[in-house]
Amino acid sequence: MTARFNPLEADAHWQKVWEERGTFHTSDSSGRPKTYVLEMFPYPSGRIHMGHVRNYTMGDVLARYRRMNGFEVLHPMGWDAFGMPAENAAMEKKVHPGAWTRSNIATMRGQLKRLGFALDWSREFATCDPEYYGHEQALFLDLLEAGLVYRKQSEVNWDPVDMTVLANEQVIDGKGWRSGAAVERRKLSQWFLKITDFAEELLEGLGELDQWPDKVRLMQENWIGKSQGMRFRFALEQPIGGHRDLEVFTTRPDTIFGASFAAVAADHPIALTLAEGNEALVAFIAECKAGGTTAAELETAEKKGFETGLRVVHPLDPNWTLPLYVANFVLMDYGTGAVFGVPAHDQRDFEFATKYRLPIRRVVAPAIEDADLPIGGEAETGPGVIVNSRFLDGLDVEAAKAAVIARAEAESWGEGTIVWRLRDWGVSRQRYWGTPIPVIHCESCGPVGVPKDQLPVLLPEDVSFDIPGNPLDRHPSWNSAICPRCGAPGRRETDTLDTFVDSSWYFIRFASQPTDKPFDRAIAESWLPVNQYIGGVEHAILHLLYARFWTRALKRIGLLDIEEPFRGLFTQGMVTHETFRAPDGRWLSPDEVEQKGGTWIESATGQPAQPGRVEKMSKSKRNTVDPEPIVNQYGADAVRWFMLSDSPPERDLPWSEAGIEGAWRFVQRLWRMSMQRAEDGDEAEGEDKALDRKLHQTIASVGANIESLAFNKAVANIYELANAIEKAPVSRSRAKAIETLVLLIAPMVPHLAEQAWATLGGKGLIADARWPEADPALLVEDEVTIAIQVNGKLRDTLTVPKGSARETLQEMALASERVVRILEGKPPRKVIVVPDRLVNLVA
RNA sequence: GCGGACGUGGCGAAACCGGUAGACGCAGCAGACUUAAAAUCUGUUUUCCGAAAGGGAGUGCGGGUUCGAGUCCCGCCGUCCGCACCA
Repeated sequence: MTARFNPLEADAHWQKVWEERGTFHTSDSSGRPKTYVLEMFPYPSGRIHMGHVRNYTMGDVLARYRRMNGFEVLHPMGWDAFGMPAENAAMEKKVHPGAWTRSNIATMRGQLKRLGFALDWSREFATCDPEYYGHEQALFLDLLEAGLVYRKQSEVNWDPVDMTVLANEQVIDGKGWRSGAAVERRKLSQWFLKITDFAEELLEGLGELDQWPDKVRLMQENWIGKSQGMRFRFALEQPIGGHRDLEVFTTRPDTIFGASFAAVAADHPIALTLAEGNEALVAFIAECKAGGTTAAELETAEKKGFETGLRVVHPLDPNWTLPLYVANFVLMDYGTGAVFGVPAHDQRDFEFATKYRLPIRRVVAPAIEDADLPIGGEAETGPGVIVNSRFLDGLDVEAAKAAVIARAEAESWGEGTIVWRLRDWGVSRQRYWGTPIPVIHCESCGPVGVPKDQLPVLLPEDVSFDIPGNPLDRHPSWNSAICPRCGAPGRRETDTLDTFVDSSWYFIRFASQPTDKPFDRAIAESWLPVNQYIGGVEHAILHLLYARFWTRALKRIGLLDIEEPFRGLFTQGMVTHETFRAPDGRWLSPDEVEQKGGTWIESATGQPAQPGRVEKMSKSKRNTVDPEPIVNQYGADAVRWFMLSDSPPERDLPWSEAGIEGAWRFVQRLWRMSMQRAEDGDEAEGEDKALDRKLHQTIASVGANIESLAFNKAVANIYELANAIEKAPVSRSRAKAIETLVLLIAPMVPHLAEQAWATLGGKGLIADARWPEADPALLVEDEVTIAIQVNGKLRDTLTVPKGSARETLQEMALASERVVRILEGKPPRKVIVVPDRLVNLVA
C-alpha cells in the first residue's frame, strides 16, 4: 500500500522549488498575453485570518489557471501598512509603529508563503516604505500643481483628552472610544482632493464596468448621488448682515406654488448672522448640533424649527412672502444649505408644517378636477397633474419642472442645475503613521509644495507616544523647514495622508516600480487595467471609488492613459463560524463547548452554553479560527480545497471542523488515486467511452467554472470525476483520466498536484504545464434519457439515441406500460415532444 | 424611510434559455474489513402512506400565465446588506 500524502514535506519541498526556480516571477516582456489578477492587499494587523486565506486562495486558483492557459500573469502581493492600529499598539505596548508593522509583515508574509500562493514576491512592497510613499508624495504634488488639491476649513471630531482627531467610527455615543471624553467639533484647515470634479465621469464610467457586481455599481451610483433640479433665489424682505437673498436647491421646481416656508441649516451664514445677539437662536443652533446622527435617532428625530421673523419673497409673486426658519433637518453641506418647504408633497415638510401649523397646499393632483382634494395623513410624492399653480396648471410633473426652470432662467432668478451627494475627499489626518503631506507652510508664501528633488519627506523615527496627540506636531526639529519659494523659515505640514490614498494606486506600482518615478507609463499601461480584482464588499464604495478617481486624475494630468483601474471585480463572502454564549453573557469559543445529550455545555464548567448565530469570525465574539495551526495540521492543500468547496464564493462560508476534515480526506483520496495510476503502470488496456466523456465534460466545466469564479461548482465537477474514475474498471481511458485529473486540480491543490505530476513522470513543473483541452466530440452524449410526462407529471423515463425523431419518441412514450395504465387506453388529447428532453402527454 | 439581494432536504448547496428538483459535499443510518480502533470501502438518506410494487405531497405564503414553473408575472411574509433628515 502506498504511503499517505504528507503535506508538511510536500508543501515545504514544492514551495522551495517554486522559489528557487522563480516560477512565479512575472516578466514584463515575455510576449505571452498579459493578465493581471489582484486581491486586495492586506493590512498587516498581526496574523493572517481565514478571510485572507479565502480571498487569496480564490485569486491564486485563477492566477494559476490562467498561467496554465498560456498567460503571463501578474499576481503580486504587498502591504497596506499605514494606519491607526500601529499607533494604538505604540501607545499600548510601547513599540514603534514602524517596528510593530514590520514585524507583523514578517509574520504574515511567512503565513502567506506557507499556503503556497503563486505570487511574484519580487514585487512586494509596503506602503510605509519610503520608496513607496515618496512617489505618492510626488503624485500628490502633481495633483496639487494641476489644481486638483485644495485646502479648506473643515470640521473634525476632536478628543480633548487624547488630543487627537477621531474618525467617525471612533466616536461612540458622542464620546471618544479610547478616552471616553465628550467629543468636540473643531474646525481645522485640511487638504481636499477634488473628486467632485470627476463626479459625472465616475458615474458614467460605471456603465462600462460590466464585469462588476451590479450591487457595487449601484452602491457607487447612490454614493455619487446625482440630483437634477433647480437652484434659485428668494429675495429677503429685508436684507440682513449683507445677505440680500436666500439661495435654495430643489428637485421639485414644479411644486413652487405649493411653498409654505423656507428653512436654512443651523450653520447657514444667515442663521449665524441672525444668531449674533439672539440667545434663543444660539441655543437652538447648539441643540441642532448636539443631535445624534445614528440611524435610530434620525428615524425618530422630531422636525424642529426656529422662526426667525424674517420673510422671503416668492420669486413668482412679489406680493407673496413666506416665513424663514432655521430647521434641524436642513443640511449645510448638501445643495445650498437651504430649502423651501412644500408640505403637501414632501414628507419632512409635511411633518414640519403640521407641527408649526403652516398651510398645506395641494399643487399636484391625480387629475385636473381634483384640485381641491384634501391631503391626507402624509405627503403625496407621486406623479400627477399640476393644480393651483397658475401658469403651470394642467401640466404633468416633468413638463412643469421644465417650465419653471425656463421661466427662472429667462427672468434670471434661478437656473437648472445638478447637485451631487458626493463630497470632496478630505485627505488630511492628524496622525503620525501615514504618508507625510509634502508641503511647507510659509508665513508669506502660504502652503508650498516640497520640491520633488527633496522627496521623500521621511517620517522621523524618533517619536514617542507617551503623551497624547500627534508626535509630529511636537517633534523638536522635524517640523521646522525652509520655504522652498522664499527661503524664509517655515513650518512643515504635520498632517499625514488618509491611508485610502496609499491604496488608490498600489496596483499601478505593482505593475511597474522604477526607482526614479512612481511608475513607468508604458509598462503600467501594458498591465492595466487589473483583469480580475478580488476582495471584500466592505470596500465597495470608498476604496474602489477613490482608486477609480485617482486613476482618472492621473489620466487628466497626463501620467497614465487608463480610465478604469479594475476591469473585473469580485466581492467574496466572509468566513463565518458558530458562536456560543455562557449564561452570564460571556462569549465562548467553539473550542470551549461540547455537545452532551443534545445540549451544549461549557466543557470547563459544565454550565449550559447557548448556541448563537453563525457569524463573521471576530475576536469579540471569540469565534475566530487561526489558519496557521490548521495549515500545519492538514496542509495547505486541504485548507485551500475547503476554502473553495461548498459555498458559492460571493456568499459566506461557514467554517467547520468536519469541513476541513472532509477536504483532508479528499486530498488523500486524490493522492491514492494518482499513486494507483503509478502502480498500474502503462499496462492498462482498452477504452472506456463513458469515462472519456465524463473526463472531457469535466475538463470543459472545470475550466468554465474557474473562469467565472464558481469554484464550488468546479470542486463538485472534480468530485464527480473522481467518483466516476473510482467506479470505472482499469483501462487506458482510466489511466488517462487520472493523469488529466491531476492537471485539473493543479490550480486548487498545487502541492499535491506537483508531487503527483512528478511521481507520474510529468515533464517540468505542473505549474508550467498546459491546461488540458476538451475534445468537443466527447462533450456530447450519444444517448439521452428523456422524461415521459402525463399532464406534466413524470411517469417514466426512456433512454434513446440522441437525436431520435419526434414520432419515434411519441410512439415509445405511448407504448410505456405506466403510460398505458394511466391513460386507461384513451388517446391523449395533445402530445408535446421536446427532442432529447421529454414527451408530455395531455390527457 | 429609500435602494438592493435572497428565501430549495438536518446542514452548505446544484439545477444552462421554462422541460426528470435536490448533482456534489457535510452530517446521519446500516454494513464490510479489523482482536479493536483509526483509516478505507459499500449501501442508504426530501417527506408522507405502503412489507413491496406503487402512489401522494414538495423549492417561504397566496394567486396567475403555460402542455409544463424553483425558474416568468402580480400580491404578501421573512431574512440579510447598503444609504439615510440628500430637499
